[in-house]
Formats: sequence, C-alpha cells, structure tokens
Amino acid sequence: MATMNDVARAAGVSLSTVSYVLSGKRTISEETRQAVLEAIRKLNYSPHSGARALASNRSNVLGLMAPLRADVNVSVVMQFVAAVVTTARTFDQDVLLLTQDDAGGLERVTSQSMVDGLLMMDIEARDSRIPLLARLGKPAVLIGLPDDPHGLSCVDFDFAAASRTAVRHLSELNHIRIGFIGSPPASLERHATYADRARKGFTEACAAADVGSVLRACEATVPALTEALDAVLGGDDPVTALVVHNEALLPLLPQALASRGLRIPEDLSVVAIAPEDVALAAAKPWTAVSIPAHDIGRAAVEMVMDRLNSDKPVEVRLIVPSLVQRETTSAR
Amino acid sequence: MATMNDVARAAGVSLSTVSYVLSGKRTISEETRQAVLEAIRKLNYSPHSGARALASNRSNVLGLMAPLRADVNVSVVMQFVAAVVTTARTFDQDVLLLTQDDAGGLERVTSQSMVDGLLMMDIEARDSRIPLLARLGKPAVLIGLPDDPHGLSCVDFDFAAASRTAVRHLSELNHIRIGFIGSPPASLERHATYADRARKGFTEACAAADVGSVLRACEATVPALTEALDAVLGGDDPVTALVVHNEALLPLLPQALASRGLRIPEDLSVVAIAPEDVALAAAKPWTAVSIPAHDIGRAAVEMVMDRLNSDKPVEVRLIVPSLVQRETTSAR
DNA sequence: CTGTTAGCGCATTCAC
DNA sequence: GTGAATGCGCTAACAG
Repeated sequence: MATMNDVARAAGVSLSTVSYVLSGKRTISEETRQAVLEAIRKLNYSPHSGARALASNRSNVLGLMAPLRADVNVSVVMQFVAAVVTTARTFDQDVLLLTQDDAGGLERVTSQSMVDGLLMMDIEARDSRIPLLARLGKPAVLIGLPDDPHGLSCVDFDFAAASRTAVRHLSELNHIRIGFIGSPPASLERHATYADRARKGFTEACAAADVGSVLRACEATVPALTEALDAVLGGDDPVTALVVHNEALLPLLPQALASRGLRIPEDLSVVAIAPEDVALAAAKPWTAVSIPAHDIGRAAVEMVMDRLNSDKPVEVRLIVPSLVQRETTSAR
Repeated sequence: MATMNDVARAAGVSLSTVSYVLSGKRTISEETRQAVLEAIRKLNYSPHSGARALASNRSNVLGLMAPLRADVNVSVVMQFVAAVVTTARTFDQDVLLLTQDDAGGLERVTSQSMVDGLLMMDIEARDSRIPLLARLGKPAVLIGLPDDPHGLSCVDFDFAAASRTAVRHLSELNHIRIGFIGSPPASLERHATYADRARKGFTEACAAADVGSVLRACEATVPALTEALDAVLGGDDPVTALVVHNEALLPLLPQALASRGLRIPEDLSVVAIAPEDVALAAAKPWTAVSIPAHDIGRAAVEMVMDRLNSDKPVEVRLIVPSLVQRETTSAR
C-alpha cells in the first residue's frame, strides 16, 4: 500500500500539498494538483482510514443500531437500512451495524471513536437506550418518536396522521364503522412507537369523524388473522371498511376475505398502511398510505450529518403521509 | 477521552506497560496489572480504534456485503446478518455493512484498511464480484457456492442435499410423483446458487429414486402460486407431494390448497425447505429441512477469523441438512 | 500558493 | 518485569 509520502515524492511536492489536494481545504495551483492526482492514480493510493481518523478525529463511519429480529416488519427494516447505507455513502460515510440488543455497543463504538454519529431504529415509547445514547454526546438521530427524546433529533413517518388520512378517506366514502388491524400484540406490549401512534391516530380520527371503530392487534398468521376478522366483522354491527397496518398480514388478507365470501371493495373497503412496493405486490393493488422507508432513512442520515457538520439545532421531523387510492376502496 | 498516557500516569507506570496489560503480549506482575486496570476503570479509558489500527495494522472490523433488496428472502438475509454480527462480536470484531450493488465498496474498504476481512452473501454461480474480491488479497468468505470460488473460502447450506433429503423422505412414504415449487424466476435467471442447487438436487434425487418430478419457479404472490399449483396438480398425472423452497410462499400455501379442496397431508404431503422459525410459524407446522441461517453466518465469521489469525487453508464447507417430520407429510 | 513540522494514540523493539 | 524511544500515515497549524 502506497502512503501519502510516496505520492508526495512521486509528484515532487510536499506531504501537506498532497493532503490539501485531497481535502480541498486550501487552494492549489491546477498544475501541481494534476501532478498529485496523477501520482495518486499511478500508485493506486488511498488514504489509511485509521491514520486519518487519528489525525482528524473523524472516522467517516456512522453507527446504525437496527432490529435484526424476526418479530418486526423485516422488509421495512431492510428498506430503512438500505436507505441509510446508500445515503451515508453520498456523504462519504460508511455504516457500522449494531444489533438492537447490544446496548453496550453504543458506548463501545463511541468511546473507541469508531463512529462520528449514531442512528437508532425501532424506538420504543420509553426506550431505555435513549438516555444512554443522549449521555454519549455524539450526534444521534432516532428513527422513531419516543415519549421523551432526551434532546436528540428524531425522524419518523407520521403514523398518527397516516391513520387519520385513511379514516378520512373511508369516511368520505360514507363508511360509518371502520376496523383497524394493526401490529402484533408483542409490538404493542413493548410500545413500539409506530404501533402506538397508528392506533391512537385511528381512534382519534374515528371519534372526530363520528364513525364507529374496532381495533385489533394481529400476528401475521392465518389463525390470528381469522380471529381478528371474526372480532371486526362478526357481531351484529360489522364494519364495512378496514385499515390494515401490518405488512406481513397483507398477503394473507385477500384469501381470508374471499373465504368469507367478502369481495373487495364491494363488500369491504381496505386501506393499507405499508411500503409502496408491498401495497403494489397484491393481485389487486391496495389503496394505501405508503410508508416512505427510503425517505425516512435518507432524512435520518442527513440529520446526523447536519449536526456533525454544522450547528443546526436538534429537530423532530415527521414525514407527512399521503394516500393513493387504488382498487380496494369504494363508496358504500 | 482519556488516552493510554493518562492511564500510565495515573497508575504510575510507563505507557508500554499499559499497552501490554491490555494486549497480554507479555507477562506483567499481578500487582502492577491491578494498578493499571484500576486506573483504566477510574478514567473510563478505552483505546482509540483509529490509533490502534494505525499501529497494529488491524481494524477489528469485518466487511459484510449483504443483499438489502426486497427481491430476496428478506427474513433469511436478516438471520444471516444477525448471526454474522453476533458472532463477530465474540471475536471482538465489528461489522461494516456494504450493499450488494456497491462493488467498488469492496476495494474501497480494503485499500483504506477499514476492514480485516470480508464476507459476501447471495452469491451467484458466476458472480462478477468474486474475481474482484479474490484480487484484493484480504481474508474473505463467500456465503454461497459459486462455480469457481477463485481460491476463496466458501460456506453454505447444502441445498442439493436438502432437496435429496426431502425427496427421500417422500419416496419412503410411497410418493411416486413429486412437485417442486422453488425460488422466483428472477433468482433463477441470475443463477443465485441456492436456487440452482436446490433444483438440481431435486431433479437428480427424483431420477435416482425413480419418482416423477415437476418443477416450477414461483414468486410469492397468490396469482403466481395459483399458477404454479395448476401446473403441478393439474393435468392427468397430478403429484401427491410437494417440496417447497420459498419462505415467502409458505404462509400462502395452506389456504391455496384448502381452496382446492386439498387437505394436508391426507391429499397432499408437503416438505418445506426453510428456516426453522418459518416452518414452525404455520398453524400446522411444516415437515421441513431447515436452513440453519444462524449456523452458516457463524461459520462464515469463524472461517474469516481462522484465515486472519492462523494459516489455516482455504476451505469449502457445506452444512449438512436434516429433516424433521411434522404434521404435513404422510404415507399414501 | 507551497513547504516544514508537530502531534493524533497506540504497538513494539530495544535497552535495562 | 519494566521503561524509553520510534514509527504507523495523516491533518492542520505555522511559516514563508
């Protein structure tokens, strides 16, 4: 591996000149600039990240704590992670992956100066990692919205507004009793904020619009879905519309309804809250409020970088939902 | 942040003594050892990873190139990644995440000395990244088995043997015509090695056991499944058993078969090739050859670390499948 | 516009 | 068993 010294010698300039050509932190004559770049190319030089980190106090690495468990919306997590990595690259940053349960990892990578900033996904309402993270004093962004951000920046989809948008759409279609099938009970129990907020938004919107509501948590299995549908559609006051906030459940839904003799949307309107590709994957594409996982991931990276490079203040950013009507909702 | 110098001063010893206490590379009297450890604790010292990397030529980071796309078995990928990160930590390594399409990333992190070794997932039969990776000269392990490993270590589940095991099981239950529903066409077209090998193993095993076979690639959507089932079950010579190698499809299968009036296993036996948790998630747990994603991820990390720390030779390791009979297969 | 130089924090080779 | 000294490769302040 060639070093900067080798490059300097080959280009007939001093070491610092090479450094400044690379960083652009001072003006260099075009002539010597070219000479240096040529030497870099010829020697196939690239800077040693450790040395750079040592001298500059910057690692060019972001830490990302992601839930690598099976019990979450795996495909959504994937999209977040992909967006984070891709966006980080546009800022010349790499991404170090920490698992959700490795709380000590936050402190470790920070105190070892391995990362310049931290991102944390799958936030719970009163997440114990947050005070810990806040105390580290590194730029950090929560992907999710806890009860108390402890002075950290947050970014998330506005799940409450998503539910409201869905309810408003259905209400305008004259539905007067709407069901909500949401995240698994486990997500509710640990107060994953997306689950809580979507439910809350739904309940409030129904109350405001004066429509009846029934809520069920539901795992992504056929038996669980059957039970949830029984609860929502059974009884003497069945709903005529459904809001579904559970990506893994969507593929199971068409057949479950078909086997009850219910047609979509003639007998039952359905609005999905899900990533767009999931909403579009069905035989009959779902009317949906789409979760822009990519945008959120990108925003999160932009926000850490902002805090890293400038003195922009802490911010809490909620991404506004929008509904696209497709083939699964109609007026009654 | 405290430095090693601070620790040395606080403990009343020299800098090198602290270093040796940490590395254990030479014997230190228990007395001074304790003094040093105490100082470390008191100052909350931890070594600067950049400085360590610079001096030791080791970053304690592994690069992992993972497919963060929606078109693969997302949950399986997740399990691999989780296993890799967890295992890496037991070797005191962290994991840097690279996306599948960022071929340049391999060279970048290598030439910048950011990583000590590389892992690559989702290998294709003639993957263009492999010669590139081989040329880098870093310890590397492929999670998957290409046509030509270019002298790199490989580890993977023995998908061919998995199919054979499934066929043997069904053959012993007197099934004489078996269907195979596999990965999506897209996976076949790019020759993802797991897809190719599972198919090949199936075809060969059927021939060897003298049972009839029908193969279909299938996306994880209801229409695609319907079509695949038509092909396999329709005609005047329907199969009496099915091998399914497609995690995302499994949740859709019970209803698809039920709606055809087929009972499992009375009318149709089914063997899944899938991670155990997926196989167990169904209302009626699948008889399955389980894909031990965790074991494979762990093995991959162990193999890079072997090549990093010792001169163990390159190896190709295939993990032997085993079948667990549950409620979805029976004799005819 | 360019060169010289002093660290950044740690691992390790010598000397004792 | 311990300490002093050197260098890893780079950044940035200082000096022209």
